[in-house]
Amino acid sequence: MTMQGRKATIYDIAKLTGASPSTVSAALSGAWKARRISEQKVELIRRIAAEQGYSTNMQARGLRQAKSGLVGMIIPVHDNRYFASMSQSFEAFARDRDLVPVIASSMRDPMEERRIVETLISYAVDSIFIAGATDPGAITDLCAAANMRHVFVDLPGPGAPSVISDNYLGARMLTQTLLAGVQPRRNPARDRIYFIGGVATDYATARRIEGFRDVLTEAGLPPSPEQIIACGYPPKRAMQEIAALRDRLGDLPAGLFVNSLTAFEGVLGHFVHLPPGSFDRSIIGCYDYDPFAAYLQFPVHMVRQDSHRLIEEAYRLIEDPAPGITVREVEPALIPPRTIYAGPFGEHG
Amino acid sequence: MTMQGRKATIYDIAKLTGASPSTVSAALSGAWKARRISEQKVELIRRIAAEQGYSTNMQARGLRQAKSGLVGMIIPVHDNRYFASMSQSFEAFARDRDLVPVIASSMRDPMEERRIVETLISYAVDSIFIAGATDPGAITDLCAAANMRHVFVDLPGPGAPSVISDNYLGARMLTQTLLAGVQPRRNPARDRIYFIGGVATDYATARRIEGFRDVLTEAGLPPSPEQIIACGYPPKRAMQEIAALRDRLGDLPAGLFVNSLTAFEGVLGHFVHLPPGSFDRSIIGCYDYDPFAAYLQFPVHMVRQDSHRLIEEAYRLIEDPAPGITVREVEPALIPPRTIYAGPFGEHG
DNA sequence: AAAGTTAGCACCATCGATTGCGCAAAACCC
DNA sequence: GGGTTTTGCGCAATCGATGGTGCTAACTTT
Repeated sequence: MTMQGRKATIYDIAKLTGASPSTVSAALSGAWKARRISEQKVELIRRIAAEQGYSTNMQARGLRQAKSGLVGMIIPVHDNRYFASMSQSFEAFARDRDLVPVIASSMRDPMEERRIVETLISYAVDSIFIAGATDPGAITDLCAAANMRHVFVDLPGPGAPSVISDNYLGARMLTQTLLAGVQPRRNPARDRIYFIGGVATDYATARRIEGFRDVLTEAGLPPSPEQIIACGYPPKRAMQEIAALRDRLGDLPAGLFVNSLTAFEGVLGHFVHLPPGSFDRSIIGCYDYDPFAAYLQFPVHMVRQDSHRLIEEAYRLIEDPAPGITVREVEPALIPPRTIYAGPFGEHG
Repeated sequence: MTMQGRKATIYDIAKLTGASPSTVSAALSGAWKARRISEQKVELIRRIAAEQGYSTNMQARGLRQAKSGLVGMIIPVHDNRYFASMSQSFEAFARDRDLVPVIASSMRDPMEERRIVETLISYAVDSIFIAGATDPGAITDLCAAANMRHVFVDLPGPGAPSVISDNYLGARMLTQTLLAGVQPRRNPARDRIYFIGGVATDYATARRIEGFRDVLTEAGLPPSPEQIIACGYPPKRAMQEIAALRDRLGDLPAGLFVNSLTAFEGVLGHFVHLPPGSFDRSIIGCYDYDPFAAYLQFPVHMVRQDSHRLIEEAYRLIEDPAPGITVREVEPALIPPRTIYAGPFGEHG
């Protein structure tokens, strides 16, 4: 690696090898067979290029080929087990395809989401994966105008293929488990199972509420509106709401369906102040899985969404788009309390 | 947005407005004042460009300007609270600077790490942040050859500025806390505090072991080699090792210094099989923080590394490089058991 | 009114890699 | 040996945005 100021280009290599730039390009890009470059020359060029520490300028290649070798993904936040493991899978599949992943977080802000889509389009990414879209319509419009392939994950969009978790099924499973475990206490209000967290207008939350409601209704215990507290994702709100609920009931409810890990953090923030044993007569479930949450003071039933499969299916849909607009559902799994699950990467879940 | 097949370019806008491409470029890139383009024309161009859904082709701009507007970061894994929150901060700071973050995970594989650095160089990223480098020397070599600014985070590198957590201090604090909390049981072996997890040759682990060792030595209890079990990061190994340890001792040790969240997952995986109450006479600490881990069956003392400050300092070092090679240390904080910490983004920790 | 300024913009080369086309030399064919 | 095919490679245009240079018309100055 002779190091001058600037990076070597195919023109430098051309001079050094006595070949033309186009020959160098072909030799190094792999197109040399089609261009009938002799293997000898290719060897020479490769050797010199390696010596010079040459590497393709992807901006130039991208400009010429009108694509970049990048794949974009938007997630609400990095700092969340569910989305983080989605990132991990997204990257693994990208690597398999020799693509470079660009992952940005929208903080669940529709404006930010649109800005990111525009940015990704500017960079001519191959395709865009949008997880937890807050404004799928706007995204599809932007992408359509730029002729950009995209797929929605976790929350469906009307104008593009989507891969989502079977939230209805997951909610049913979790609710059934809770229902089977409640300990009746003769107090009708306290005997109820409460649903907390999420945004009622979000597709995922709506489906989960449906599942929750249906199971309870089928059991002859149709939930009152008061039982469904969709107070958003931030822990803080959930903490306040659970405190308020406990105030109202005079105790914890018999069952609690927590709709996200972040809401669960908030619930825990409240539980911290309760004496031990406070939870013995309540059964807790959480939609989404965290290995540590699985081993708290009290048993927690969790639903693990298969983010790996979600991403896998999303790549499938992007790569050979079915006619029409597909929505594919992936089944989540119920994880019993005190279970450590090892994910697809061995190290994490 | 009139949608044809292809995206609009400055040439299209030029035709539509009767201006020249260079005028369009100047108008849209903000350089129009310096180029004395009339405000009128700029308005017109802006309007038409918006109508056409124009957006700058960043590959072309990048090629011309020899930079891309991207910043790269390498982390070991996404799916880890510590690194995920680093990603979140990295992205936030990038956004402040109008840069697009590209975050890739190396899976702690030196080869992969180098491949990623080469890729990022190919894309002409502005600078590269490397967290948890496994082969910092090779990275610095690659970057030097390409004249690429880079900074090491979390683990220092010899050839570039580094920002690291004060692992020695953190380990001292945690060890002291554990030491203060051990309940002597008259069995010398069981009364010891054990260190588990991490790789002894890793810089961070080495420093923590130093801190651990020093505190114990100062207390007149110098640790035997057997007390330090640096069995790597994957949960599985930690699970086996803790099981073996318990076999050897006939019980859990009086204190346990767990060196990472992933190792802690493994430890938990073993604890799952123990009867409740097994932990009452042990005191547990973990280097790294997780809100759920903070609220387990038993109290856990945790060390929270300030990933936000780490990244902030790293940007500082990249942006005005001090003469010579700087290593900056950021203090971690001790988080008492049962504490929910709200991070810089409100939603997570 | 001639000379000098300035405003407002267009022209064109350039960044590095790719690719359609063409051309000379070598190899092959009858 | 003349014609045909194949081999091996170079030439030059191209992708879209940028920026140095220059040119014209309007305006100012003396």
